[in-house]
Amino acid sequence: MEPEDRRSQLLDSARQVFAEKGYHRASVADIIREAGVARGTFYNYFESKRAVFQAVLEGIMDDIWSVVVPIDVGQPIEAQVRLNIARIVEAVVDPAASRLLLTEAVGIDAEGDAAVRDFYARATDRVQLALVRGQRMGVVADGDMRLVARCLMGLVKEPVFQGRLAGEAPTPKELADELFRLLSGGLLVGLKG
Amino acid sequence: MEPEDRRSQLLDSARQVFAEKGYHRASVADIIREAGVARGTFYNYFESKRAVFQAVLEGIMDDIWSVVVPIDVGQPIEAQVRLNIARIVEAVVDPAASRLLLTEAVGIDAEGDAAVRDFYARATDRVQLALVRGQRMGVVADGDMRLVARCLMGLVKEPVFQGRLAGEAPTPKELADELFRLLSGGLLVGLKG
Amino acid sequence: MEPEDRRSQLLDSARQVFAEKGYHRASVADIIREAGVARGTFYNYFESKRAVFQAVLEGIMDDIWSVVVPIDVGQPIEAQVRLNIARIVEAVVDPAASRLLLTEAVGIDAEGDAAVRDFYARATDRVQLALVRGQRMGVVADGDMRLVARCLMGLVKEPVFQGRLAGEAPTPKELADELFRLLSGGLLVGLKG
Amino acid sequence: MEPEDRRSQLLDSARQVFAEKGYHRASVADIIREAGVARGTFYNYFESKRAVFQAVLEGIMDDIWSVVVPIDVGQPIEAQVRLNIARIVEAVVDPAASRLLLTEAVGIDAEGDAAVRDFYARATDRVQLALVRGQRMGVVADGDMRLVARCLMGLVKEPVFQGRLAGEAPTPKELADELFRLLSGGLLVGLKG
DNA sequence: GATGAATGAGATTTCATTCAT
DNA sequence: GATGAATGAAATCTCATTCAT
Repeated sequence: MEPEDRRSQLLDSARQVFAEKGYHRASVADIIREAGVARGTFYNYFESKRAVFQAVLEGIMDDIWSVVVPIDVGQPIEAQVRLNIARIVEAVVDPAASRLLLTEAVGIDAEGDAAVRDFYARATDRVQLALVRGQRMGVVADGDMRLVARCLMGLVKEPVFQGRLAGEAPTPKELADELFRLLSGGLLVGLKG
Repeated sequence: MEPEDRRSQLLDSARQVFAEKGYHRASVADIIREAGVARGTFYNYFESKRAVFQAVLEGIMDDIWSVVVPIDVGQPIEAQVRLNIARIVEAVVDPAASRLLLTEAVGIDAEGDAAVRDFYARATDRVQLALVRGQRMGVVADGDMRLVARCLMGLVKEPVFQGRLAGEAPTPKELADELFRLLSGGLLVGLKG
Repeated sequence: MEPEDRRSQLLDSARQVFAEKGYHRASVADIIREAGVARGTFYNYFESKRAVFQAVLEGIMDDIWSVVVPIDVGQPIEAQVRLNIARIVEAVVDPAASRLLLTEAVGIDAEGDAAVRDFYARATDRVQLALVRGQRMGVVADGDMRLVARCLMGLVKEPVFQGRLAGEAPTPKELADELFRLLSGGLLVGLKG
Repeated sequence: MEPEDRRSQLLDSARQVFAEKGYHRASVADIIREAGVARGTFYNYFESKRAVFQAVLEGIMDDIWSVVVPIDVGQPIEAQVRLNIARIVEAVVDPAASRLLLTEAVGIDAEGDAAVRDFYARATDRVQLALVRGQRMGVVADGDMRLVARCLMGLVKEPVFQGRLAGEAPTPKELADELFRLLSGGLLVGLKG
């Protein structure tokens, strides 16, 4: 098997295992069992359990961002915003892997925390950038956009997280509608104009 | 030392250690070193590491709720809402301990997860109740109040959590103001009346 | 309470606890809970867990021997032998305490083993003495009486022990009758034919 | 080293250590020191200390039964019975391991007790079966064969056990001869006279 | 004499990582 | 590149015993 394929295969297995059990309860044994390879093979492709987790984390981030479509000012804005919200929610809710990871990542070790820090720093940057762009379009209200960016992430994360815990995850549509309602009243202005 | 005092002392030490390191990186050795007692003493007061964590969790929940003051309809409402937001933020932001725990608790074991589930179920109930009460007062807009309750918790948790990660925690006032602004535009209506 | 009474009380509690759980699964905590005294009090009366176990062991031995009635040559012998067998069986079968102890005592520690060794040495001496006396009366056959003494003890111990394990303890009468039959007639017949 | 070999080696080491110290005084540390492997290696082959003990127990049972030769009715019976007694005694007396274990096994934990119960249940069944067969051959006297089976086991176990304790273990031949004498003629004589 | 909080050595078990084949 | 047996540091938990009050 090509090295790249092997790596992908391990990454997929790891993603699935981490999604099922979370970082701490997942073991390297779980991952290699899932992938059907020997222990040593795992360490040929990843330096450590933490390293593969970090790689999984990056994959998730890519997946989430890949669904976002830049706003086109030539088109009706509300529909585009609704669409992006719905797609982000869908990506985050995706049972495949992207779930507990968002809350599981802290407390691994110094470098692990750094990875998480990095993950959130980049995410915040991107959201903040989108908000500022929105302000220039006159679609986003005033405020500390860095703080607002973090609030927005919580707004999405928490209902998904708690829904999972309680076994009553919201459907992407429900959540997206609710979020839009919340946001359009207070954060988003002038959409009609 | 009186048993009750010793228990409190151990609880405090545990809270501090968990706050610093999170559940998994904290060891019982850390806790007893912090408390200055022998290993066995710890197990005279708590059945296990998980048990003390659960006790810490409950203490935090009590702390958070104890700061909330019920809305008095005879008084100006906006000020009271602002005050409650500020106090909750302050409690959650409290450097003493109440912080990472909110994101650290998942993935310990089945019973640990149950404790977290319970924690959030009760919290959601209380927030939802407050929202419904607010609707009756004409202060809270329409929507799925269970979902909204969870959104609200995320709105508070996430900026605090990411602020901690990034080493730039928002001041309670900053965050409370921002939250109020977000909420008063979209969620809270008719405050002027 | 008089020191002697306290000691007796602790001894009784210990005997009961050891009987229920065996030496290793019984804890000092169990004994003092049963006796309703404080930990320190226990150590005022016994040097250690092993010491109290040793004392219990001696009590059991006394109980067992106290039921044996010396053979009176002026009376019919068979009846007396039957009676002694029955009484010993009864004492050993006694649910009060004398049970598992016989098999539980080994492997505690060097001194504990010495106590058990002593226990059995004395028991063997007494049985052997009785056998030799029996030979003088012409009632006991030839053989290595030390070895025979041990065989006899096994003959009584094992059915009781295994009966307990299997939850189908023989009644004293059943066992005594069977033993008498075995001893008086032998098990193997007609081999010469 | 091949897994099977390693497992055997660990089993041997465990058997020796348990034989020397008994279950409770033996530690996993003792076993791995004896085997010359690392702690983790032990747990690659056995789930727990109790699991390895159970495996040792089963090995002993196999060893003991493997020496018994079925009686051939075409041959002189006495010699065959003598031989079987001698071989069983030899197996039980075997300094390698098969010794204390028989009395050490009770009181470990619920599952351990179950294992011992099972061990004795099977042993009793086999002895009982042999006795009944002997009755059909006209070689074994009347009686409750289940009870007798247990008595027989005690007859062998106890002299070996006490001999070990006292440091004067009987030779297999001595014991076998004495047992044969007891079984073939009985101990008590001339009572009727 | 009685109390019971405190002790700490020692036991079992886990699992990420290594490295000879 | 793949394998998987071996490693051992580190963690949790137990419980007989002590000793100040």
